[in-house]
Amino acid sequence: MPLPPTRPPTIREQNVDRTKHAILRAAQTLFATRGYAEAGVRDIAASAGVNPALIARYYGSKLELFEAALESSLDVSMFTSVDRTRFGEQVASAFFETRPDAASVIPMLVFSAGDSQARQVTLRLLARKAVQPLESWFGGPQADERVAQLIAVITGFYTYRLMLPLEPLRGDPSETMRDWLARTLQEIVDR
Amino acid sequence: MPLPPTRPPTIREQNVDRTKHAILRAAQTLFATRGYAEAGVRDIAASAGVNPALIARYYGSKLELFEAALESSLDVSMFTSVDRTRFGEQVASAFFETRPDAASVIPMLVFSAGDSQARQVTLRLLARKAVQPLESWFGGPQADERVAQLIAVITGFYTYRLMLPLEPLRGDPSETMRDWLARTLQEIVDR
DNA sequence: TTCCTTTGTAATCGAGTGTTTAATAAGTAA
DNA sequence: TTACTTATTAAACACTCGATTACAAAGGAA
Repeated sequence: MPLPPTRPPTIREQNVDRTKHAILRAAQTLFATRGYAEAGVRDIAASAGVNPALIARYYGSKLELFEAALESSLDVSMFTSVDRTRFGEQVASAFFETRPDAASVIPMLVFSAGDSQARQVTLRLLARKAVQPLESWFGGPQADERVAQLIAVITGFYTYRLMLPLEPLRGDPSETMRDWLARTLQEIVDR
Repeated sequence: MPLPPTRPPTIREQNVDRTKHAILRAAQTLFATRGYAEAGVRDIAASAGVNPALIARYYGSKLELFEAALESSLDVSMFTSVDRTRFGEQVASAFFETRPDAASVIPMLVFSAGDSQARQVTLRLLARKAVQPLESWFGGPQADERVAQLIAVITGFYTYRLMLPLEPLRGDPSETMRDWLARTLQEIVDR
């Protein structure tokens, strides 16, 4: 005998802000560790302890959630707030002290480069909220080229660390390694 | 009245070598321009002018085709065959003269970083056929770290060019830009 | 209470994926 | 020709994914 179509009652905790925030946090983490393609809405919802349909409700689509996660993880003040004469030193230290799986922009970018939609969103956001601010902070001759060099070097080091988890860029680097990166970055700013 | 189950005759050109080669070439191009995830077996087959089922027949699986395409595109002799005293200069020139969508290893790597399976294959292959040969060619102190720096810088420049198609790393670079890259790479070798 | 809006749930849809299968054409040797 | 193997095809399978839908629970206002 079939059961009647009435569902058993379910207890529900309601809290819009908590829900939206939990989704965003989970998205930041999963997009940064797995990339856009392999971080499914079901995974993100599960990680946030939330029903998958709520992602579409509060963020419209997965792509818009990605954009929100990217924007909320993007903060160039880490670069533009340091002492200009110790720029290389401080940025190099920050790189080696950041855990590879930290929910920052660069891992999101690296792991999501293979998705054309995510790439488009990333390009637009990065150009407006990273490249332009950095260029005006850099100042001086050929600021656009120097910013490109900065982003390229840092992205490259992240890519190596994330894709080739070999020793050199994993654990504690040697003194020469740290010095080289610091000096290279400093030279870009000073040029 | 239903048609009889007999199919209309189809003309078929048979040539195993040509088929396998066409698949591999198409795979190299598509993996390098779209990445592992967005280059579907149907796309590759269509680009090769071949039936999709033949990919599984001749290469086992999409992942194994990726590995074959990666391996056949991987050639470090471009680095290890240059004059050691002009290493930076020559590699920098090669970078700026290579079209961004060329079917080389770095774009494949960059665009496929988001797929965990492709990443695993890439790591294994790159470690054996790129990192090790480069380390022995480099020689000298901390060869592993210097190779890591080389790969990181080059990968970073490619990533920037492929993800942020802005001016600085697109068209013809300025003299200072070219010089900076050449000098930076040369310093890595000489250290 | 009653009514209405908001928030959350379960189920399903439709499109896309890599892969497999059964059948047909081509090639080869007897 | 005939028989047999190889190469190729069309179709379908099994699965995942993001998105949508109809509905139930929660909360507030009257």
